[in-house]
Amino acid sequence: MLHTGVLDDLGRSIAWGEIRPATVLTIAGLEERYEVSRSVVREAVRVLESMRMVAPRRRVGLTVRPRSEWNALDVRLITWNLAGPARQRELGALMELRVAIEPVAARLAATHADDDERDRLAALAARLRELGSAGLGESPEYLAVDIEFHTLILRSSGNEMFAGTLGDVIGEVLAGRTRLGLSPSEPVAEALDLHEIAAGALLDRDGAAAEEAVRGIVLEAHRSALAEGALGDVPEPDGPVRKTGRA
Amino acid sequence: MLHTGVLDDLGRSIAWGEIRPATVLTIAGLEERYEVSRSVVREAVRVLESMRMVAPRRRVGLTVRPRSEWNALDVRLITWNLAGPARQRELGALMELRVAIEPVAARLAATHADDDERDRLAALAARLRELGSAGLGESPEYLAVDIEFHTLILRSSGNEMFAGTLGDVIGEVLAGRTRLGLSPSEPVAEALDLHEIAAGALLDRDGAAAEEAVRGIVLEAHRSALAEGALGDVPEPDGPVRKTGRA
DNA sequence: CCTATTGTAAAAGTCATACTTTTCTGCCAG
DNA sequence: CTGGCAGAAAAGTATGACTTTTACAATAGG
Repeated sequence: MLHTGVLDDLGRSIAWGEIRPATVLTIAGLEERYEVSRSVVREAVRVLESMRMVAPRRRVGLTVRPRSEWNALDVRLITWNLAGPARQRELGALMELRVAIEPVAARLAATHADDDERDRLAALAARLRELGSAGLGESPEYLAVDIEFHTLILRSSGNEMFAGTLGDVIGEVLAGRTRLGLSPSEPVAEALDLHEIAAGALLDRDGAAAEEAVRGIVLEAHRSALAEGALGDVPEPDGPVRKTGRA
Repeated sequence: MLHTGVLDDLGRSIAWGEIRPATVLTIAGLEERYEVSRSVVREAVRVLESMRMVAPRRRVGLTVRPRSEWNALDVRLITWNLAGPARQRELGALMELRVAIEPVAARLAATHADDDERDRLAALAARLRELGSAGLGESPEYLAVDIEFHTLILRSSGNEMFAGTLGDVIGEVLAGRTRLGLSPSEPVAEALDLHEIAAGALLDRDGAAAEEAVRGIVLEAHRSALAEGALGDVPEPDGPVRKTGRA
C-alpha cells in the first residue's frame, strides 16, 4: 500500500529527528517528495496527526510538534524509535513500562486466568528450565518460550490495556535483548526459579506471590540491561528535554 | 472539522457496540450515512484503521474487528468507552493501569524530578491537606489539585510513556470519581497522609518510599471504587470475550 | 510615525469524478 | 465435481475545482 509507505517513511523521518520539531511541511511538498497524490499524503498525514506528531494549520502547513507531545504509547512510534537513533532510550522506557505493568498483570492473572492458561504458563516455565539447564539460554526457542510466557501473563490479566499491542512490543524488547547478545547462554538460576515460582503462584491463585515473582523477573532484566549499558543513560544529542522549562 | 465529526461518531458507534464486530461497512455507505465526500470518510476510516478497530479489504469493505484487537490504550477509544455503556468496565481497567504505573512513576520521579517539580509536589500535598481538613474533599479545587499532583508525578518520572496522554486520562478518571460522588467530603485521613509522605519521599529522593506511598494511594482508590460498585464486575452483556478460545 | 483596517493570497479542507488494482463470486467447460 | 476464467464490486490512487480560514502586507487614518 502506497499509503503505508508514505506514513512509515515520513513517521520515521520525524521520529528519527531528520525532520525536527517546529518544521513546517505542506501537503503539496509531501506530494512532490513522495511522488504520490494528495489522497495518499492526506491520509498518511491524518494518521500522523492522530499520533500527535504533526498539527495542521490552515494557511501555514503541517507543523511538527515537540516530542513531548507525541503519543509515546503508539506502537508505530515505538517501532520507529526502536529502529532509530533513540533506540537505547526507547528500550529503557519500555523496560520501565514492563516493571510497572507485568507484576500487576500477574496479580490480576492469578484471579482471572482460566485453567488452560494456568496450565500453559506452568508448561512454559518448565520448558524454560529445561532449555536453560541445557545451556540454550540464547537459542531462538528459549526466546520464543520466554516471550510467550510474558505475553500470556499479560493476556490472562483480563485487562485489555495490558494484553493488546503492549504484548507485541514487550516481545520486541525481549527479542532485542537477545539480538544484542545480552542474554547469557546459561540464564541466571534466579530467573528460572522466578518463572517457576510465578507459574506456581498462578496455579495456586496466589496473586501477591505471582506479582512478587514477576516483579523479580523484570527488575532483574532491567538491572542487567542497565549494567550492560544497553539503555544508554546519556542525554539526547539535542540536549535534555525535560529539565529545560516546559511549554 | 468535518473529518473529526465523522471519526468521532463512527468511532463511538463502534465502541458502544451499535455497530458490532464483524459488521462490514463500505466507504460508499458511510458517504451516504454522513453526507460527506469520500475524502472525509476515507481519512476518518484511516484513523479508525490505525486504531485497529476496522480492517479494510478490497472487494469486501471495512470489517469491524473484534474488540480484543482494538488498541485499548488509544485515548480516543478510552474517551469513547468512558462515555458509553462499558464505562464501568473501562474505569476498572484504568484503575488497574493506575495501580501499575503510578507507583513506578513515583519511584522514577524520586531520582529524576528537578527541584522545581519536587517543590510543587510538596506544595500540592500541603494544599490537599488544607482543603481536606476544611471538609472540601469534593470541591472542584480539591479535585484540580489532586489531578495536578498525580499528573505531575507522571511527568516528573522522565518516562514519556507515563507522562503523555496517560496523564490526561488519569485526570479524567479522578474527575469521574468525583462526578459520581464517590469522593468523601472529608477525605480519608490515610490518603492525605500518603500524599504528604509521597511528596516528602520525593524531596528526600527516596524512591522506595515514594513508590510505596503512591501505591498506597492508588490501591486505596481502587479498593474504595470496587467497594462502591463503581467498576462493575459483571461480565459484558454479549458474553465474556477472553475465555472463549482466541483467533 | 504608529495603529487599525482591509484586501490578498497561501494552504488546508472539502467535493466530485475518473481510473486502477485487487479479489470475491459465479458461471461454464472439462 | 473440479478447475479455470470472466465479470463486477469495492478499495486504492490520481486529479481538478471550489471553499474556508488566516497570516501577512499594504494602505489609510490618527
